[in-house]
Amino acid sequence: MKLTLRQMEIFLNVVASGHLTNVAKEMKLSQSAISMSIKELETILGKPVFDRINKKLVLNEVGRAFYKEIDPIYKKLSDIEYEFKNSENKGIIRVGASTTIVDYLMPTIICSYMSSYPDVKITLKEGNTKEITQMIQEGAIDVGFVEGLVFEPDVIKEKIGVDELWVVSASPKFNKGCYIDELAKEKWILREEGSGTREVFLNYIKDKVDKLNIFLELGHTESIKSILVNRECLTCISKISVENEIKEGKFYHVDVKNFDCKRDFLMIYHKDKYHSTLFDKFVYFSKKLMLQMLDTEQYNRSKYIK
Amino acid sequence: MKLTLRQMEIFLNVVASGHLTNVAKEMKLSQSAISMSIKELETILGKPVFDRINKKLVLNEVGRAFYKEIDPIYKKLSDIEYEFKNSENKGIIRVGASTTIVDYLMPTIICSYMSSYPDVKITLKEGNTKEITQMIQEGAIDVGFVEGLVFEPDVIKEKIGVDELWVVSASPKFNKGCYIDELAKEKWILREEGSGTREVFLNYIKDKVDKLNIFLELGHTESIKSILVNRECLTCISKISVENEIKEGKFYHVDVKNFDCKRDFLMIYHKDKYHSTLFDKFVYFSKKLMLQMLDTEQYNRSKYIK
DNA sequence: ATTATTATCAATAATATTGAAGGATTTTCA
DNA sequence: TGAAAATCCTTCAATATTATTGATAATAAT
Repeated sequence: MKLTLRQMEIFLNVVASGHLTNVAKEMKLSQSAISMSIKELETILGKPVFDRINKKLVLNEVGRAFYKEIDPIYKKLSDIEYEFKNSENKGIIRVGASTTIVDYLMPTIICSYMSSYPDVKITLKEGNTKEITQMIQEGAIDVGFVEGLVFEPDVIKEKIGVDELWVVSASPKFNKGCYIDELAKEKWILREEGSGTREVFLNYIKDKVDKLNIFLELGHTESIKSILVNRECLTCISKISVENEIKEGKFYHVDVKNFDCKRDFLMIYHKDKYHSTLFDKFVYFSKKLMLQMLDTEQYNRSKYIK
Repeated sequence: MKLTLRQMEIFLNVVASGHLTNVAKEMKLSQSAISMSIKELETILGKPVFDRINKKLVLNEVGRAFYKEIDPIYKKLSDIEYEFKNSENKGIIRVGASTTIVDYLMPTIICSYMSSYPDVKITLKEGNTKEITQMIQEGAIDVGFVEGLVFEPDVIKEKIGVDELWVVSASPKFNKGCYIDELAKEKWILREEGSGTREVFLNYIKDKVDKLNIFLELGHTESIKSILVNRECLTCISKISVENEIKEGKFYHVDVKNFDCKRDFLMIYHKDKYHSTLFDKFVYFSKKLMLQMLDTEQYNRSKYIK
């Protein structure tokens, strides 16, 4: 036999009022229902919690300790139930994103979102497009942000922006118009094999460039940026990862003619995903912010308007 | 509609195992019972807590937060229930005692008891015999210790020892055999009017002494003792309140011939009191300890035996 | 005596659970 | 590969269990 919440509720009310009859009225139940519920509770515990002194039920030493334990817990449970029934903004959203997005977009989104919805917690996982997609399929994350293409049928994808790859350098030497094939024999630093950024770039130039002089391959964008500083090298990376440095004059966006290398940023989620208000709000919020951040021009303009 | 513990139990099991079928087996229920229970929980909360991804039920962002809140509380409730079902020694005993007992006997009893039963809490209330008896009648305390007489029919009384009143002084001047009437004109300090100790003493000597020279009345035994020190005064108080000081030689027990002033110490409780194991243990324990403390001779002997 | 209160019991209402049927998806194996 | 089997959840009506009622008795207070 196990205690029920109902029994606890009735018990607490009886403690509060001291009379079964009052409680019965308050709870719109018959007096015998209350009496039997209390008796059942005592049977389950194996001992009385009330002394029947005169017509009153007075907590005894056991009941008193029981009350002290149960009362705060019952209240807390009620609060939780109320919160979840009434609050739209309570939950834990698990987000997954691929490398570039994790590093350069997610921090802004998460900080901004959490300040608007303090009751929502977010956990962030990193992975490449394939891994993130699989997490969606397995239900390991609620929503994913990836660069690259997704074809799985049970995964819904929404284009949330365009990722632009820029040729970047720290040296002013390249800071004049030119064509991509003229740069082929310069020293290039690229991401490692398997990286989406690398693949897209190489695929894009394969018709125009015979052989690219790749002199260094690194696993992280930040590593590339560190090496790039003060050296006469070139790289091709996502514009969002170097925007700040270019603004500061640390790097140059090399003006390569006829170079327009783009790919989509996607938001993905499972087709069977239940769209809670919470989920929808997060999706709406992050899509909006993504678009702002990815369209720099529009983003800067909106700053002035504000 | 309200959530039930059962629904939470099933919910937690489903979260743990991920499959309704497993949970149904574990809980020895049909699988449809589990399904409907979860559905009911979701209806009550107003939103799903699981995403039905493939055949699995995967917690969604709402369910995850709900789980995080409910899980520890459910465990705690289970622990409490178990504790109260199985532990004999869990409770809060409310004890009332009259002045002398509160000051000189209860501290020892409570400390000693609590070291034997760490899960039991004790609250102590002070009052005169009449007040303590009334508290018993109203169920405001579980057990009382009083000096004096109790006649109420719904209060059970057990004699637990004899209170002896001693004539005490700090001056060696009185440290020789004498009769009470010879001391009547000395300076007496007594407790205030209404005090049991005072009434018993005055009633006891009323036939032997014409007029007692009461030069000071004080509300507390400890105040009397403070005044007594280094002064040529007398008082008549409970032996247990001055035993230590007499042992230390600070006060003398004046050897008054034919002076044998006693009254009973009583333990009282309500006739309808449910005797939980806890209650019985406390009663047994404190009776034993009281007897030891009140029979000084036996008490000291027992010290040596140990 | 009358009122107020709790306890108890059988009857009944409400709720939880079952068992069978169905749908959707994955696994098995020819 | 593709059809059959297995797995797993959902739904629904039937049933078992549990909670609640209404009437009645018992007890103490006014």
